[in-house]
Order: sequence, then structure tokens, then C-alpha cells
Amino acid sequence: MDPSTPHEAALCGLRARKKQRTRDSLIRAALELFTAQGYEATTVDEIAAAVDVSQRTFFRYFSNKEEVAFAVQEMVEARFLEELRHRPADEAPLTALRSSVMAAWDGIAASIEPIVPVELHMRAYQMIESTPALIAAHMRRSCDLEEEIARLLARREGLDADRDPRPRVLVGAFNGVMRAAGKAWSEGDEVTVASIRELTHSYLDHIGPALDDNWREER
Amino acid sequence: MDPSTPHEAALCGLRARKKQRTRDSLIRAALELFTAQGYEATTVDEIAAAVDVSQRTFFRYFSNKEEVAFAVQEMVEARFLEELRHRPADEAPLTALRSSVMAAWDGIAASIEPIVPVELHMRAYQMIESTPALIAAHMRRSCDLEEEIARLLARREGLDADRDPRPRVLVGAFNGVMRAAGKAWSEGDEVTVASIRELTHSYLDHIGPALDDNWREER
DNA sequence: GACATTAATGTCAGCCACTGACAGTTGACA
DNA sequence: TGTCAACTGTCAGTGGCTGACATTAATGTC
Repeated sequence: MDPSTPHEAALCGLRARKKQRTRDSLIRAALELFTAQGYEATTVDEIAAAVDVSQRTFFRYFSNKEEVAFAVQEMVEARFLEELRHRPADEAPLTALRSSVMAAWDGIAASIEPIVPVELHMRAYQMIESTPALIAAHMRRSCDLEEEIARLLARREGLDADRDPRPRVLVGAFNGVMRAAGKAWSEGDEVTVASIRELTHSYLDHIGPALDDNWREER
Repeated sequence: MDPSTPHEAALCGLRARKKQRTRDSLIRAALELFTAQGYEATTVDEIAAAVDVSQRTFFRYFSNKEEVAFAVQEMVEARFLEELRHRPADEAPLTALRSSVMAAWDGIAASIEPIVPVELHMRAYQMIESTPALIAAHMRRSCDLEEEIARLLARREGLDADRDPRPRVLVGAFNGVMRAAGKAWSEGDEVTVASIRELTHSYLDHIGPALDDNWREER
């Protein structure tokens, strides 16, 4: 809300500020170690040592090693959901999804820069996509996100998400496309926000044509 | 190939037969324990003890605890891929996918019954869908499958999967729908093959309409 | 049928992620 | 300033997983 405060909400007391600082440091240290030497090769003890806290303290901030790897991702997702909640009601569902993704990419610097440089986050994202254990976690998280998006869309359209499968189906398809784009990006060598934004955009353009019965006479 | 032999390929020597038996027993014991008392609550030592081998031996058959939970699933997937490879070339991509899934469900008893009762596998599937750690693994496996299916479809249609995003996009959407169906099934109380077959069928029917711009005036 | 070869298994020691319990320290607030 | 509550460190322990080495058992050969 107020851009003068570091980030997030209140942060009033000294205690809260200290906590926030520890958390941020842990995230930054973790991402730096992960991207430098790999996720598996980095132990939790190392991360804790880099911030000069005990291993036990690490696990009080993050319920497991994976979680710290997704801390920034989570902020981006929150931003996406926020955008989606504010799309005009007359926008078509798929259009609303697309616009929200684009807006989230455009505002990424503002969302996360107080904690980690965007460039580090991008490298971290690439690392996630190339580490089996993290791919798995990433998928599960996407699944939870899907659920939330589906409910949001259903409400927007005045449907019951539990009875009408269309919201889930659309979100499932949307998510599949997003994953495909993320994967393609991470395998390329352009590790920039601009390039993934571009890729997402063009992949989403294919969601209609890809479902057509006939691919052979189209190009 | 030859239905008189237990399953899979050769199995000639006594050694190979013994190995197969140990593997099958581990799978059965694991699924029984998992479904009875939960995945997390079951230790690898317990599974090994139930088959009377050492824990170390368990890890020589399965590279981790998750893997044994998906051993049967893997056979079903193999069956699906086999179906897909044999669909007529003039069938539209989405139709080929749908037919293959249906065929895989129809032939599931024949595929797995030599190892575990279908009913146990169904309960195991439900357990997977309600265990966070396994959901994650499930997602990752789906991802790998997606890759394979996309390449298969691309070849079928004479496209280059690395240059044309349509195969990936379609498979992403398809997979999303399949997951949504699996999830809905696992949350219901009809734990039968027939019911998931039915559900899959009807969810796939929605893949077209769900992408339409307007949901409100359709029903 | 005895013998060397090779695969499968068991045992043991050890790493790492993660947790519960308890004690010590340090902000918050009257 | 003293009390309370939150935060942290230490320690001991569990469970997943691995490498190294010794043991056992199937196989192919003479």
C-alpha cells in the first residue's frame, strides 16, 4: 500500500522488522547459494550459517527447504491474483487471465525488488525448472493456484465451481500453456523478464488454434 | 506378448523370476500399507520387513519411497502411450488422445491384475491424490509424460515439436483437464474404474466450450 | 558335479532434512 | 523496572537415502 515502507503490511515494532529482515536474508542467501552451486548441493545448514542463525531457526521461517526456493515466486503469484480480482467484469475469462499475467510480469520489479534483485529471481526460476525435486514442488503449487483461480473465475461468472467443470477446465488448459511457456523459456538462453513475457504472450495466442481438429492444412 | 507368462518380457532364468517376484511383492505390500495407514505414516523399513528383505534392498528396486507408489501407475501410462502410437493417422489429435485414454481405462484390468488387484490400485490412486507429497510427484510425472505425448503428436502430424508450440499447448490443456477429472474423482465417493472413465469422458467434452469467450449465455 | 564368475542381498556407518522439548535471551508493555 | 510473550539456540532423535564391503546364491564352463 504505502511505498515508503519496505514492503508488505505494518512492520511496526522493532521485533517485526527484525523478523522480516531475517526472513529476507534467508531468502536471498538461499537463492544465491542455490543458483551458485545447485539446490541439492546446498544444505540447510549452509543457508542458516550464511545468515548466522541456527538450522532450527531456518525451519521456523520455512517449513521445508523447498519453501524458501518459492518464497519470491509466491509474491509474484499474489500479484497475479490481485490483478485478476480487479479485471473488469465484462472481460472474457481467458482474456482476463492473459491480462493479469501480463500485468504481473510488468510489475514484477516493484513487487520483489525490495527483497531480491529481479535478475536473481529469474536465475532462481530457471534453476527451479531444471531441478527435478523443485519441478515437482512447482507443479503442486500450480495445482493449488489453479484451484484458487478456478474459484475466482467461477464467482466472476456467477457459476458454481463445484458443479460446472468449465472454470476448472479452462484454468487447467491455461496452466498447461503457462507451464509449457515457462519450460521453453528456461531451456532457452534469454534469461530476461522481457523474453518470458513475450513467450507467454505468444503461447497464449495458440491456445485456440491448438484445439482445432486439423493442424496440417493451417500453416 | 505371450499371455501364459506372468507379465512383461522374458523372465527366463530363476534369478529373473525371483527378482520379479520380490519387486511385485514390494509393490503390493507398499500399496497395502499406504492405503491402510497412509503414505507418510508408513516407513520404508515396514515395507521391507513385510516382504522380508532389508531396507537396502528396497532401495535397489526403487530409487525412492515415492517410486513404489507410482509403479502401477507407470504401467497404465505405458499402456496409454502404446494405444496412442497405434491410433489411425487420420484421426484428429484431440480425438486420438481421448480414444487412447478410454482404451487405457478399458484395458486396465488386463494390464495390472497380474501384480495388484484393480481395486487396490484405485484406492492407491485416491491416496495419491490426497497426499501432498505424492501430488507433487504425480505432477512431475505428468510433466514428463506431457513431453513424450507432445513429441509423439508432433511426429504424427509431421511437425517439429521444438518449433511449433501447438502440440505442447494441446497436451498442456489436455493434461490440465485430465488432472481436473482425476481430482474430482478422488474427491467423490465412487472409487470405481467406471466412474473415473465416465468423468474423464465428460470433462473432455468441455474442453472446447470452456475456451469460448462467453460462459454466461450458454447454459 | 566341482569351480570360477557374476548378480543379488545383508550389514554397517554416515549424511541430511526435519521435529519435539527445553532452556536462554530479548523486545513489548504496564 | 519487572513481567510476559515471542524469538532463538541446543540437543537428541527419526526417517529417507547412499557408499563400501562382505556374504550368499544363481549361472555358465570344464
